[in-house]
Amino acid sequence: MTETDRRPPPGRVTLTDVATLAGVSVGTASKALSGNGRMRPETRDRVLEAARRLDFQPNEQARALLAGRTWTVGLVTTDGIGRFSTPVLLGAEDALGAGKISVLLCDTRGDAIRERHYVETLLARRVDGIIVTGRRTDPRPPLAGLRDVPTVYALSPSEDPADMSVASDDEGGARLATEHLITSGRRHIAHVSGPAHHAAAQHRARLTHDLLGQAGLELSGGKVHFGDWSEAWGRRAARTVLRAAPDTDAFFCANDQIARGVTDTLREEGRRVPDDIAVIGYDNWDVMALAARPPLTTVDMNLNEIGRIAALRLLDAIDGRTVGGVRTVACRLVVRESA
Amino acid sequence: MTETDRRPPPGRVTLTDVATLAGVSVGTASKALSGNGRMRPETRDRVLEAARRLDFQPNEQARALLAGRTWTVGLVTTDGIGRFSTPVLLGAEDALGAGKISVLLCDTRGDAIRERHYVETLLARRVDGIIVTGRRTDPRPPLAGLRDVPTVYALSPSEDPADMSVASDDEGGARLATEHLITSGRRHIAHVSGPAHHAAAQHRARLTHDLLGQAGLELSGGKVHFGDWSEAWGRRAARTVLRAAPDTDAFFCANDQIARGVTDTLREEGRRVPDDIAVIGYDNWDVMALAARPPLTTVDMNLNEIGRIAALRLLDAIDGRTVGGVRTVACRLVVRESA
DNA sequence: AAACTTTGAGCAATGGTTTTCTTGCCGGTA
DNA sequence: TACCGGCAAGAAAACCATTGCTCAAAGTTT
Repeated sequence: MTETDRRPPPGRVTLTDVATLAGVSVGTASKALSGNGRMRPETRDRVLEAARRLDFQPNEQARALLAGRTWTVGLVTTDGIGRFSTPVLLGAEDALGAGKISVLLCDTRGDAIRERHYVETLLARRVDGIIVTGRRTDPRPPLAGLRDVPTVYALSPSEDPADMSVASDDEGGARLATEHLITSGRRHIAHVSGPAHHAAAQHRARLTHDLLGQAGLELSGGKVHFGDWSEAWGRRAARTVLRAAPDTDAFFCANDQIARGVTDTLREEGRRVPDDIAVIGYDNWDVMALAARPPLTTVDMNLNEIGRIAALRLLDAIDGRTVGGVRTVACRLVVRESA
Repeated sequence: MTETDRRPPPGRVTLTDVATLAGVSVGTASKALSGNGRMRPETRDRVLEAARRLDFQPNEQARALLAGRTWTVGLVTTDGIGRFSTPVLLGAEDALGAGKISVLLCDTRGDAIRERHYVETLLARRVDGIIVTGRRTDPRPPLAGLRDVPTVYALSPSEDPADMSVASDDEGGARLATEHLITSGRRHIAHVSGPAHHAAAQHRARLTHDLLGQAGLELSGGKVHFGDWSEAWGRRAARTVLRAAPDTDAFFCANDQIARGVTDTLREEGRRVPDDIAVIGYDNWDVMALAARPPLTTVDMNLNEIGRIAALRLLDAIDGRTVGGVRTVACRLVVRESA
């Protein structure tokens, strides 16, 4: 029997193995490793050496069972882990990882049945908390079936105002863009947006309209151009606006894809950006904003920050400091060449 | 004392609570719920009713501790959960979710220290297995420090051929594109690619070159145009090729961004796509491929399938059926309007 | 030298579930 | 009536780490 033979064949090394090798009881071994109990330095060293030799790692399962905490949070996303939820997710993971908390990923693909199923799984696994995130900024119904598990909604706030939510300051973002255009001397500003029933489109449109009004200006073309979030719509809208209001000198687009479509059309129509017409996008989606000609000035929602703050609020809630309500995160204008 | 008072205030309902309410022992309650033991139907019903009343859910932690399995796998990604790893991840999650397995997400951001840290975390949590995925298709060094945890490398194969890897059939993808162009009558085919040191660029270039040779053709412009993966490079390369070889009638681009840059330039130069010049991309990245004018014919790597197969191999390995080596997943040509 | 303090280390309970082993009871057969 | 088979249900061990408590020995004080 060599020493390695005492290692259990399939399973991992357990504290009992360490204690046996060091010639002490499990209790003593535990205290030696955690540094909690008092003991002769010599004993401690023997345990530490044994743990090192066996490459011991405490079983989180057992620890969690005892502590009643799993140091795990569930991250429920509804949009297939897309462009919006990914940065939120990473921001959250960053903040949580610092506190030794792991993230259990659940993608519901927008399906209520799956969502329900995932919530039950997370509950069965006794997660310490849940973060819910989605593609749209429209409020969403609160997660059904969770009992007293702390939950934070990121990006898509909960419809229940008592829940904790972290949202983007849509109106602030629109303000950044519009004021940038006004202060740089633009006077005939068009606004091209996505579907009129999206909250994001509504907020940005309302604020743009209001700010122009306060500056004594009107929307170029006389109205907000609602459509969809695509480049193709941006191209179509740009042509429409140029025909209806040829003196337009700026476009504020409610996302970068629309903005890119607009710049493409402007270039094809022989208008120089930004000399003749300025263009501002929204989202700061690098593949769009940087590949556009010229690179887009655009509003960044600080999605990472939204995720980070959601995680911090969740950590607070887990520690019992629950403060309900929506908290908004400010946007940031990234100035490039298009405006 | 009403009945609800016996429910522990902060914690969840436990099997003991159910057993007490039903007037049986925990052991019996467990058997009733799992359907394993034999008992009077009346007793079973009483337990089931109690569980229903208390909304009991077994604690996965405790179950895992006993079974020595956690029904959890770690998903280690190196590229910030980007465009490539996301579909792989979803494919894997889909296959795993069917088997009641949850996914623990670890994003290393390409940092070796973080990677090491995550591996230790996953080991401490006793995950049943690990899937490693990354952005590049180049082989990567195997994960350090894991003992006997089954591991599958998806998209980025391991440098160790004994490890289990699932990779994309890069050469097959290039073959699909090139043969499509040749059979549709193109004779002067240019190949615009990414950095020459990327495995993906090399594989695609070599196969394109070889196939053209077999058909008695040569690369238009006489060589492969290596650059980077950007639209800007696609635009530049297209101009270079048109100048050097004006009779070029097709472009095979090693990703969709390059292809989009190429089509943009071709349109600006007055060449019609696909009438005058055909363009094929790679990746089938919808926001690029669909927004291009015309929409791109492109090679789809079936990333979902890669994730799915990686998950299935991992499940096999967890059950002891480990088969090392690289398995490649075939690509698929998505024909749209550009070729 | 006796009583007391300090210290080192083990014991056992804890957490929630599963599973094996055991006990007790009933009916049936010799 | 005695014995055995079968079945229902309980008791207890197992999983693994943590921690308060206990006990014993060494060391200190009067």
